[in-house]
Amino acid sequence: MPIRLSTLFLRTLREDPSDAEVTSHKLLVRAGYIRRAAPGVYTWLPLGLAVKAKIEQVVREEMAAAGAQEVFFPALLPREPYEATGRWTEYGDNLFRLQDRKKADYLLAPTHEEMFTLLVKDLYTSYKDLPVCLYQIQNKYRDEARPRAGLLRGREFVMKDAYSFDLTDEGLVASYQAQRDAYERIFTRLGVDYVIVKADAGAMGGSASEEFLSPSPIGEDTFVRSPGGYAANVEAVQTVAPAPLPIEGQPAAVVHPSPNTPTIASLVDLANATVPRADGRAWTAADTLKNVVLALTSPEGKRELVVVGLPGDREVDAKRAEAAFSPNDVEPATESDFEKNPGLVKGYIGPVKLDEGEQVLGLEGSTKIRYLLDPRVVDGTAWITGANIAEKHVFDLVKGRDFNADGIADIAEVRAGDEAPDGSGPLELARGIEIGHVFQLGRKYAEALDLRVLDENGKLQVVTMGSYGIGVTRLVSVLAEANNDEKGLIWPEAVSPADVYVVAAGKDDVVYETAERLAAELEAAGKSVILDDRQKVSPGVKFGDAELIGVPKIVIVGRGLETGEVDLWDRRSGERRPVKVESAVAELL
RNA sequence: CGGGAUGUGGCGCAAUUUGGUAGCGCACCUGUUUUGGGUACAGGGGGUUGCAGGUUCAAAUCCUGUCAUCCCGACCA
Repeated sequence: MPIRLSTLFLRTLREDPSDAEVTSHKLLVRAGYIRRAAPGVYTWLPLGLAVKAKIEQVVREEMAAAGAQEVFFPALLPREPYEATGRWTEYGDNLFRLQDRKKADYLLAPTHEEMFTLLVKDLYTSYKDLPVCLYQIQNKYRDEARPRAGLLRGREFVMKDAYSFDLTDEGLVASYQAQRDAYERIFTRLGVDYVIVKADAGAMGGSASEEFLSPSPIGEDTFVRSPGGYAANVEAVQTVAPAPLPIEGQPAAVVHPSPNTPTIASLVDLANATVPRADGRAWTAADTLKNVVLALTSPEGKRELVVVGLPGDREVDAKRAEAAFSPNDVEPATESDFEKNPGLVKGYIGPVKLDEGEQVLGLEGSTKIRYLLDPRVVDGTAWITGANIAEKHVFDLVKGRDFNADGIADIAEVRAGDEAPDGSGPLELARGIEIGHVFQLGRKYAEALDLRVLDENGKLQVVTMGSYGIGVTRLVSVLAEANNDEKGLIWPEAVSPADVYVVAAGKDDVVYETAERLAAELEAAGKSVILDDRQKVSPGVKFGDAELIGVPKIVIVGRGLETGEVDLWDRRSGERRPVKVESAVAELL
């Protein structure tokens, strides 16, 4: 049966909702696909549900093709499994927690690693049962601090999450590849533009991780890509270390007074005014070594200071720092941190006190504070940096000769024009929306929840896992965002709420009878149809709604009937062409 | 959590500066009209102005508090 607009539960709006900022959000509300129920929580109307179902269908087909089997967990879960993996507390305020009448703790699942792991543990005990890949399409709940852009970041959303279970690392790689291939097919079929970027794997304790990002200016993730095909999340970009320089022949380090140089810029100005370079070029911020003090807080609440030295023309990228020091929280050191560490001379922090031959920073230094360096600070490079004495800086301090560090911290900002790690050219920065994530989890959850199977030698082996997510409801907004014009939505055929939209434009009975017949024939031929059979509604309103709702193929049944014709209207191109009524169905198949 | 803004019929807004008892458009209902680009006319229903106090003869409007929502940032497997 066609969907009839005369009875469809739908009210289109002429004006944008005032709480919507991005196009997809405005259009999905105006065209009657979704309604806001609470911040970040949406009600699905019939048209929206149809689009969501189309996406889910594509996902199901490709999951089946990849050998994954569908299950369905509750969204309401007990506390215990999440306690076992530490996530009851680690998840923090983003977890929706509640209690039953007996005051027992429950949560609304933000993700289901624990439950899948326990389910496999519940039923399987032999290597012969592996590999196995399970998935579900389920509501997830995260109490986001700031939901935004309609469906783009909700507190309740639908996610397809799949988990693979293998005995061996090679098996995991194969399972991972199968899911990754399935994702490529899914996004291609849905008509979503995407790039696969290397992602930071640290946060969840796994190894390989890649994100599927749909490039979009409203995206919340920043990624980089090069002309040669390199693509990565900014957190995952590895800075290329230059080749070391010879230490012999470098001028000796000298301490110079540098009063009133609170910023790198003022330091550079002073250096150029008072200590001109021997080679005649001017000092720049890139010649300075900035020592940033960070405070790390471990999940157990232990606080540790660390100093990171990086070129003065670069800022610390907070996201890269969080990723690099995960699972610790990272924040700038506070006044009280400095008070507790008088060895750090604020504003003039440096790795050594040159005159006294004292190593200041580093686990071996007088402060015992871990000292890490940006990868660009290689042996033989000379720097202007703090003398660790108030109002003094040291010039020509050479790495490998005058100072060393405990390790590397690659947390400086990535800038457009930086070289790609694989040498494939200069990087450009772009924004994207994360629509999928594939992840080799490894044995973290299996170990925490004791998922082990007997191998062929009768020995217990910990299973290795992968997790694979697709944001189903987020895809609705991504598709809406990428497919619209000033008139409304324009769905790709694969996700359109119907295959054909038939408009009965006129008042004569024959118009409605013909439209009904056409709709019935299309349905008989396997096409889903939305039929605008509203009488007493003017053609202008019907055309406007047709454009707003965004089915890509529209048929207008109206005045053309005088010559036995209907108009085929392509929503995307705007082109209309008359065809004979009898050939209309064939044209639309 | 920091910064900014906003709360008035279902939706979008006005009236707030200068207190006088709430109005417009859309949507909805009835009738006539119109039917290939949001027809026209007439009639109609619907709001204790986010909430709680206070000032006043009188509060959407002034004061205090509070709650909520949106935007930017922080945060975000």
